[in-house]
Amino acid sequence: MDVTQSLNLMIRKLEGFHPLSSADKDLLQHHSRTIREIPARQDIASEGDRPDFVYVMVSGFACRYKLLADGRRQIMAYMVPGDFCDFQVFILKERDHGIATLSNCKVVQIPAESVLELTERPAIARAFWWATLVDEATLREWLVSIGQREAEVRIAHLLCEMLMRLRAVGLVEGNSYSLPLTQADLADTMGMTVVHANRMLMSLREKDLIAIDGRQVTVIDVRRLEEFAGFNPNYLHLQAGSTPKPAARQAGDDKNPTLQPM
Amino acid sequence: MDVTQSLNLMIRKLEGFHPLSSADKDLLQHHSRTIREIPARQDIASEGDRPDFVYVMVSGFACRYKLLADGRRQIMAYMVPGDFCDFQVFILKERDHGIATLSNCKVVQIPAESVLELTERPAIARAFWWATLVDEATLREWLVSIGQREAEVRIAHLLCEMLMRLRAVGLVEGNSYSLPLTQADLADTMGMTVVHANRMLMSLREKDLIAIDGRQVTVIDVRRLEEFAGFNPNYLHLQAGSTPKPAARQAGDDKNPTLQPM
DNA sequence: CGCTCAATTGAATGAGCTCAAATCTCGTGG
DNA sequence: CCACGAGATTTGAGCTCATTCAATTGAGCG
Repeated sequence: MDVTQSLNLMIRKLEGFHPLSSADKDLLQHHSRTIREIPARQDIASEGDRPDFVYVMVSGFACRYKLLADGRRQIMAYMVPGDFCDFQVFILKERDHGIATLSNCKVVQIPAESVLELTERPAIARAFWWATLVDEATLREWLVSIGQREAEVRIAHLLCEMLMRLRAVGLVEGNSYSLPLTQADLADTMGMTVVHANRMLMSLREKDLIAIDGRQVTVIDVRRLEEFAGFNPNYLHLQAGSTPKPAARQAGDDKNPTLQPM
Repeated sequence: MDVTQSLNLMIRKLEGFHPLSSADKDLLQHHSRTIREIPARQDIASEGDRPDFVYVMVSGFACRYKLLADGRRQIMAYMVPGDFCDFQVFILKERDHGIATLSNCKVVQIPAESVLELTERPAIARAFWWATLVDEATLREWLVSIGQREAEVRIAHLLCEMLMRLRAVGLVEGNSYSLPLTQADLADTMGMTVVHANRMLMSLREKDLIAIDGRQVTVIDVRRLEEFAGFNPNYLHLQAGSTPKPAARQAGDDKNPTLQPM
């Protein structure tokens, strides 16, 4: 995985909203030198940590999550290549949630001070802010899903979302993408039991809406799946018609041999 | 309701994060001249609108919501005095959700261009960004609630949250506050049926955790309610010890005679 | 004083949960 | 190369929380 290329992914994403000058872009590149590799199923940042860094995904899948006292877990977001992990840095003495890898990941690590310096530039500040707003819009749609949609539809909706998001970063080939989640992860995302998640997934397969082979998800009929899910991609705020040239590789970039996927 | 005072509420909130110069504050005041009064149960901004304005709550309660094709509604946030309604302005050609009043409201209306101008100043831009992040943190906690907590606990948690948020803007007296919601609103917020919301509310009353008189909620034993709800206020990012002097009036500021409350 | 909308209550149904066990996959050690 | 073990998926059965449908009560307005 080429780091420069992945950074371009992030910058391209930001530029989708607001044009950046070469100086701005150079500054972003300059502050993005530190790369970290993190194995699957490990915290990038834990609840309770002092948030000293912002992370940008280069490869792999990560998630934002909270644990309750009784051990239940809610996953609140997935982060895929090109995504910022979080900007909590600016408000918290202590993180109110954890960020963990789902597959092996590479991330760019940017110190808090660098982010502060970057936000001195209005164009960059606005681009960051925009990225935050898109995250929030996605979060809202998840709330709608969990609050109102029934279990099977909810999963279908998520699979539609991931199709669009991964396509936007060149990680979809022929309506097929790598989704390195266990069914337990999926269940904790959707606010349901593993058992129920499994049955709903089964049902979607029986309906011939999707196929699953290992960690690879194939959407058999995009239109029908979107119809079934009541999916409207407006909340993702992807630029219309910005189908990027094939970039990078699959999301589950690195080998991840001990994890048995869906 | 004194407009200047309410603006101070907003500015005080922003300053809680990041100090603002007098020039910054003057600029904020300058762009906040237009006040709108909106009756209860009416859209401030509708899904599909072009987002030309940002609104700041002066008095009353409003909510952010989405409607599904089958008519179901999910309320995704409550906005109380001092809160921004949204910054969608910067990413959307078209709003992806509606904002509606729950009680009669007064709001400051700020044109998009003004917000752009304001964000030229790094301190203001960061303060706005911070406000966005706090909204997002609250949204995350709601997702956790709907995804993981059982119905009764979920409602208790919300009542704890409103107690803290309203206390922060001086709208709580003796653990009692005005919550101008119908049980149907509450149900659509919590992702449950009106019938079930009613029964859970009943159960909380039978447990002597809360009392409800009209639209007035009284928390009988804060510690016990928080314990029951598993409430941890960290996600609200309120400044420790910033108990403001009694400001403004009750949230349901204006008379709202046609609405029968909980 | 009747109308409308909100709150409350009852009864039957159902989506999703719990508990439990079987099967499958894949990496590891012998 | 094969057997084993850990973790993931799949399946079954019974139960419960929450829903649906329906009706009643209550409050405030015209």
